[in-house]
Amino acid sequence: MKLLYAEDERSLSEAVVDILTFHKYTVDAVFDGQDALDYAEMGDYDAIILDIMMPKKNGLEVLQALRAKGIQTPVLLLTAKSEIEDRITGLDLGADDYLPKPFAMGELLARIRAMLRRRESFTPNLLTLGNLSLNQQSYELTVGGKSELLPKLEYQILELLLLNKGIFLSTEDILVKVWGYDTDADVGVVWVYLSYLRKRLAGLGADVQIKAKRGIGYTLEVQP
Amino acid sequence: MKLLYAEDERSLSEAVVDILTFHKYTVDAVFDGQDALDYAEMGDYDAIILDIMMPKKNGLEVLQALRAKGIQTPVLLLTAKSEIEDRITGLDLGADDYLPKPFAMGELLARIRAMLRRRESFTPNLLTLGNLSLNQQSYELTVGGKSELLPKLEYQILELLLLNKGIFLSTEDILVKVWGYDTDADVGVVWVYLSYLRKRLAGLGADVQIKAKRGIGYTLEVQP
DNA sequence: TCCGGGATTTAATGTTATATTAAGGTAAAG
DNA sequence: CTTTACCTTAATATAACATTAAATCCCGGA
Repeated sequence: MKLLYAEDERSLSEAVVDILTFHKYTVDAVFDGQDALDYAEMGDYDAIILDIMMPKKNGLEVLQALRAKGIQTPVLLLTAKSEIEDRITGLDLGADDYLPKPFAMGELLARIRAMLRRRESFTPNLLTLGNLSLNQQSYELTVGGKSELLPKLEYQILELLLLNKGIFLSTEDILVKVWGYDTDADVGVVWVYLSYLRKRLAGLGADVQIKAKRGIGYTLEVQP
Repeated sequence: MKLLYAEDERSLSEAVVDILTFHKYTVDAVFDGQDALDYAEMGDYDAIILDIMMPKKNGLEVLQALRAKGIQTPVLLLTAKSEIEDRITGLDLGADDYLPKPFAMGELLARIRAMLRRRESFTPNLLTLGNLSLNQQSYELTVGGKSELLPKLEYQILELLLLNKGIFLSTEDILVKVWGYDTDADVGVVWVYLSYLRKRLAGLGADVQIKAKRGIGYTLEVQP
């Protein structure tokens, strides 16, 4: 577990880092708000601990900037001022928890654990082959950095092919699985969608192709 | 974290226990109200999940008996009946939360976490994404400094979307979760409320949008 | 009890992504 | 060389979605 800890008071920082390290966390320590922001954007941390009072940018500003950039890493705010105002503001800005100073190390550890636990539940369901991956929850097809949200039928066909790697599926197979057993659609429509998919894969620069075998069917093939 | 789970439908129980176990909870499963009560009195659980419809004693009776004995363990009620009556009764009897069946595992996990968190600290129960936060206790939606108290249906839809970040929910999903599986309302009403929510989010200057994908559903998306 | 106003639903109308159709091409098998 | 399975594109149709306004419900106060 990798944490970012932003705290300008050196002696406190040192002590906390020691203890966190002892508890098997990997910790990066920074000492002002600007560094905190830069580090947070770069490294992928499992959680971020932000002091509110810091030079250059305060913790709330850092938090706001992070959320504005869509970075959803859990954040625990620390502050010496136990005033309710900060607390409200922090939580409104998207902090996950809040701990007033001075705090006991046990309490800090408990909050970090709680925060990490809370986030663990997202497990995207990905189908991958070659350099492409298909998210079964978001319907997103990703190749390299680029993503596209697939229309339903394209998604269903691609999913079907990915679930049957190495197996040839006939147009009838695809028609039945995607359009349903009792459809009256023509096989031509399958060809149309395979064509769309091929164009899309090429456009994204995928190293995966839809390979056809006359009279047998289709399968995905990774390019060398 | 140790949970007690009372549910008479074996296949559901088994599945839920598996997932909870996977998420590091220790789970005791019982299959009727009497057992639920006996176990709850003995073991010290961090939370109890009670189905309402159960043999011997129903969930509401178990809850009432527990509170009568001064046992304050947090209780989450489950029920197939989407009727408001049960909800009121349950909350009056001292339930901490309520989840109508059928539910997504993500929702159940979120509610359990919320319940546990509520006990361990007085952190308000906030769902956040981008620059918005939704208070699950007060129904307040906050963006920047501004807050608005949401009408019930708008609140429920937004909560549902926030509990299912990254997942597309179809209009039918939303209809079933919010209006109940036995509603005779038309999907049009979902569109209307999504429209209201969009207008409200825009009015508050949220950087979160409700994104629609034809034939698939809706999800929240943070603007860059 | 009736009334007023917010909450919810219905209805009517507009918009557009995407599913389907149609038609004209290519190339593999025999 | 012919057949036919396969491929692609473009035009069209359709149902899903979006918005607004008007109608109805429902609840608390007078």
